[in-house]
Amino acid sequence: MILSEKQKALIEKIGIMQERTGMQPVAGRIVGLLYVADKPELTFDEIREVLCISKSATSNALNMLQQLNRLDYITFSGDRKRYFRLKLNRWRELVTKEIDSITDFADILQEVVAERTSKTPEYNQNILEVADFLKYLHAELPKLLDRWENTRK
Amino acid sequence: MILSEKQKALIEKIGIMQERTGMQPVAGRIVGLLYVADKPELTFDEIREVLCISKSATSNALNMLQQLNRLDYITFSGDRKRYFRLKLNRWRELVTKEIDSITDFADILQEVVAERTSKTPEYNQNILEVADFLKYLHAELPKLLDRWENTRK
DNA sequence: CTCTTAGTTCAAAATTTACAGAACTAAATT
DNA sequence: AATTTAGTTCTGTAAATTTTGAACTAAGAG
Repeated sequence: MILSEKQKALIEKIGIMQERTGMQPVAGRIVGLLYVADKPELTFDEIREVLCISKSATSNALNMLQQLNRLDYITFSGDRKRYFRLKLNRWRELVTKEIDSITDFADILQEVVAERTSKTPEYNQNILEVADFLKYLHAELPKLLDRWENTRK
Repeated sequence: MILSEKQKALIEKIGIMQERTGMQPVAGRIVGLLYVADKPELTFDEIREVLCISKSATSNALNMLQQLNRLDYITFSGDRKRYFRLKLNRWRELVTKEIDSITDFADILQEVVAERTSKTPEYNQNILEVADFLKYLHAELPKLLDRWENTRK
């Protein structure tokens, strides 16, 4: 597999965006590669070769991305290779998971206010305001996703 | 200043959440401390002492947090100390900035599809779908913020 | 004018993380 | 049975990040 300069540039760009979500550079580039490659499914060795990375880095990153539900692979009988692909059709589940994690911070903020001195009512109120908005987001975002689905029909 | 065990635990919890957004441990703990401390404003040295960190780490983290618009400080005449505090009342601006950055990824995805082979229409369509949802989010989230503001009146 | 205070800057140490390389496993092929 | 293939796991190391400590600045106090 040979990549154009433009493809290489996009892989790096996507890679850096993914890094910002907390994944390591190699994993980010793998995601980028799967976005831009002409084939939607790539083998372990294709990935390893075009990205010039070691087998261990490839293996670790692929497994981690599967843990995160970003990837899976398909197989073909009579062929031992795995064909890795982005789980693009399942991105709604990732969105839902992100939405759910919003409550984590809201909960901590409420815990904070419960623990705080009552001598700073304005400050406490500010914190509760943030928590309230987060809860609102958590409740409303699924509806927003639904509404978007409806605009597509 | 003396902190309860509960407060210490909350600082670490908040710290770790902040780390996930890409800040260093010390900066995360400072944010946590300002959330839980009995006084909403703390001096450089109060922060340094309760968190047991060096002056340089304190200085760097405080300046970085100000860059990120998470903190500012107030002063009092006849007192050279700075009293650092969370910019809690300005969190809407941070939210707005986050919303704006959503388009970055949407734009890259459109660039990706423009560059992709046309031989994988279904795959390309999936990518465009994600991009479309991101654009939708970008357009709708400010309205959601407005609606939330209205529920508070 | 010297000393203290509040904070900054810079170099070096410590820690963490990412990655490569080699040895390994398990299945398939010869 | 030996070899090849596809991928994993483990250990060491290079690189990046975070933090410290010490020297420094600038302003106010004595």
